[in-house]
Parts: sequence; C-alpha cells; structure tokens
Amino acid sequence: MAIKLYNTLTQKKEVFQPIEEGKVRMYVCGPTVYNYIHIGNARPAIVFDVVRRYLEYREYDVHYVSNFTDVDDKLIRAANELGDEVPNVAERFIAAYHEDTGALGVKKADEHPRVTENMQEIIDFITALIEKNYAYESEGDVYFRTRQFEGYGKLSHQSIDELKLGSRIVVGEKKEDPLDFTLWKAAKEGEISWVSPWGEGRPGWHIECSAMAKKYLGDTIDIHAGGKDLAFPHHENEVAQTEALTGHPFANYWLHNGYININNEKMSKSLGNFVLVHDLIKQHDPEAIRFFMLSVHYRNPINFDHELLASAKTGLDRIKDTVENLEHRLINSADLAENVLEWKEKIEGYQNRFVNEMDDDFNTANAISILFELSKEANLYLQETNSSKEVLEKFLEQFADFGSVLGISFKREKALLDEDVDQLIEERNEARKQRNFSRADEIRDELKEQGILLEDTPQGVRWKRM
RNA sequence: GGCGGCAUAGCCAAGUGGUAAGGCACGGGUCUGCAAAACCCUUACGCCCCGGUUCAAAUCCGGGUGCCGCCUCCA
Repeated sequence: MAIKLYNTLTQKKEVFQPIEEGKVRMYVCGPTVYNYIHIGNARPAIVFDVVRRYLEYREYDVHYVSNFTDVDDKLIRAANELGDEVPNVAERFIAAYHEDTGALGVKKADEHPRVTENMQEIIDFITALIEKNYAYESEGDVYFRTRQFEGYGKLSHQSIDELKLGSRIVVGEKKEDPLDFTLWKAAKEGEISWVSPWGEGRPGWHIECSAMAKKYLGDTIDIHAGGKDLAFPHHENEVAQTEALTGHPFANYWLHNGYININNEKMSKSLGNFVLVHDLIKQHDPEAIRFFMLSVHYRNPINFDHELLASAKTGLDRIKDTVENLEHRLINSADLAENVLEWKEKIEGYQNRFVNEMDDDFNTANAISILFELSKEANLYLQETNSSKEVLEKFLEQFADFGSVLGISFKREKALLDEDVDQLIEERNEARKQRNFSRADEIRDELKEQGILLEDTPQGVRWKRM
C-alpha cells in the first residue's frame, strides 16, 4: 500500500513518491524564538513529528530539518522590552522550545539551523537573485520583484491581481510594486546587524527558509510543512525565491496543519488569546495533550478547551490501564491457552488497519480509534481464564508499535513508593515552615506530575492519587 | 471584493457513492461486605436546509443558511 497525502499545491491527495527511493527530505518551518511557544505552535511540531515517525516506521530514511528564526523585528522588540540582547533572548527561548516540545514527545530534528548561523548562505542567495534580475536594492533594503516570477500564487491559489487589490501597503514605499517583499532589511541605528553588499542589515523573514532548505536538503525537497497560515505569504514567497533561483520545483508536497482555536477563534500571539505550552504542561499530562491533538485530523481545526483535554486524558488512561493489566497478567501466565495463532492473527489485523489509516493522509484520528478497539480486544482476552504468554506479549508489542508512531508510550510511569511520597510531603512541610514556598510548590507540582494530589487541611496534609 | 475551509448523537470526532467508526458523558449490568476502580453492554430510522442525479447519497450536482480562516506579523 502506498502513502497518500494531501498536497496544498495541487489541492488533492496524492500518492507519495520520494525524489530518491527510500529517502525523504523534509523541512518544517520552526518558530520565531521571542517567547515561549503556545499550543498553536505546538501543533505543527507534534503532527509533523508523527508524519516523520510514520515515514520512518514505513522504513524511509527521513532527513528532517526545522529552523529557528533567531533574528527579526519581534525578537528585537522582545530584547528591548526585556533589556537584553537578541542572541540571549533567542538562546533562552530555543532552549525553552526544546524543553516544551520534548515534554510533548517531539523528537529533535536532524538539524535545527538558525538564521544567524547561515548568514553567508542567505546573502549569497539574495545576491544571486539580484544577478538574475529577480531582486533589486533600494536604499539599503533588497526586495523581491514579485511580478517577475511567473508562477506567483500557485501554492496559495491566489491570483496576483486579486492580491494587489487586497494589498494594504501604502506608505513609505521603497518598492517598485506593493507586492514586492523584503529579502534584506537595512538596520536602524543600534539594531543588531550583519555586513552585506547593501550595507548593514538583516534578512527578511522568507528568505531564510529558502536558503536553509537549499543548504541542508538541496534544490528540490520532498515535503515542506507548516501551519496553514504560513501558506501565504511565507510559503508562497519561498517558492518564488527558490524557484526563481534554481529553476527547479522547490517542494513536491506541501503539508499544512489546521489551527488551534479558542472559543472558535484562531489563537495567536497577536490576538493575545494564547495558551503557553510552558504553563499547560504544568496543569495537564503532556501525553494527554499530544493524544488530544492527534485525536483530530491534522488538517482540521481544533477548538481548545480544558474539558476536552480532560476527556482525552480519561481515554488515554483507559488504554494505559489495559497495558498495565496485560503486564500484570504476564507475571503469572502459562502457556495453557489454545487459539494462540488465531489471536495473533487477530492482533495483526489491527496493525493492518492502523497502517491503512496512517497511509491515508496520516489519519491519526482513525488510527487512535483502532487503538481503542485493540484495547477492547485485549480487555476481552484478559477476561478469559487461560491466557497465553505469547498472546499477551503480542498485545503488548502491538501497543508499543502504535505508540512508537504516535509518540506516546502507553506504559504508565512507575508510581512512587509510598515512603517516597511521605518523604516528599515531609520535605514540603519543612519548606512551608521555613516559608520557602517556591520549593514547597515545586514539590507539589512534582507530585502532581506523578499523579499525586496534595490537599492542605487544618488537620495536616492529605494526599491521593489522581 | 478574491481564495479556501467547516456544519455528523449531550460533548468531541472519523467517514467523499453501498446502507452511520471511535472516544468522553449518560443509562444498564458483572465484580465488590458497601463503595470506588476496572470490565462488558446500550446510546444518531439519521449526518444544517431545499431541490436534483442514482438501484443506492452524510458522501456527487445546483441553490440556500450559519460559522471560521487567508489575502497584514502569525503554527
């Protein structure tokens, strides 16, 4: 069976055909690191992590690149507000990004290139575009001559003349045409800058991805992915830049994930209605957050809500209970049962269905429903008086197999021994006595993460497992 | 104004021609001294509305209604 994926470029599901047999070159637009990421930022990180895992599961050798935008207007503003330097702010939030996405089960990319580490490639790219007459310098800025690129609009399916009508750019025009976009931006007094043939400045937002994708993955890549809102103008501009330069298609498949909404409205940093992953993972099981995200098809919107997250957690816990029960049963199982082959075949049937669903444009929602069916099947098996070690192991293998694709371990972390809990509670009481509340809260959070809920009562501390 | 998406049970959500997956919640049951937990079962005569095509439509076509997004930094 072939993998099919929905390609924004053609607006159709297509059979995936890599450039090079068995290999996948994949580029996913990463964040601008001026703040902690919100859960909207986390969605592409998670869903394309699953795409990557699945391609690897199907035995492709995946070269996965995801960038950090570590210099731009927002970073400069953030640095000013924090009274810090741009590189420090970037460094701090890159670390936070890895921490937050790591908590959500996202594997690191093979490369995480940064703009500031690829300045020469970017300058060379722009220089070549100027030489080819696709770009021009104007008072220290460099702009892309949008109308010069014939296919402009082919990714976002916009006509260039309609775009012009919608254009709201009016004042301070250094451009030949309002549609032209910035490749290089002259530095203002005191701003972080790099030396270039056009004077001191920094790259525009779109050029970095073109330059870095080219450097790390080549002229034509297999999959380029990102949030839906990047399709225009960001990805459209990337296509224009790269194809103008190389004359080859930039990416064969363009994947775009849907938004996360709050009260049915788009979440964004600019609207101010965002939920930071950094905060959310303190309130909710990170695996449940991931599970929740994957329970909806990646192209559809998700309306974020704490209650929905809680019900996702309940569902995930049921699967974990099944796995726990299987393991428990394994301890004293003998090979008494018959029908071993029959059961193994049955379990393999679930795997086939799982693969079929994932093949169909990474339908994780359906893949998860198969997981629940497998869970029910396992529960039924556990009710039989005689169980076979082989079958139990096969069930467990199958859960681990699905888990490796979804990036969720269905094994529950080892619960703390009660003595350890008591000891931590004691330590917290001491901390509270000494008014070291931050340490006290830290312990409480730590215990909460392990599923232990503390309640301070007049009679002392009471705790229970969640 | 241009382009795109969505509308399925109380809630969430798959399903793009063959007679409505799955989850959460509710209800019933098994287990239990009781409870909790766990497990099992049940839950949409119908998929926004009106027409049409077809042996067959949630799925295709036409026309409505409502919601959302992109066209401006944004995952």
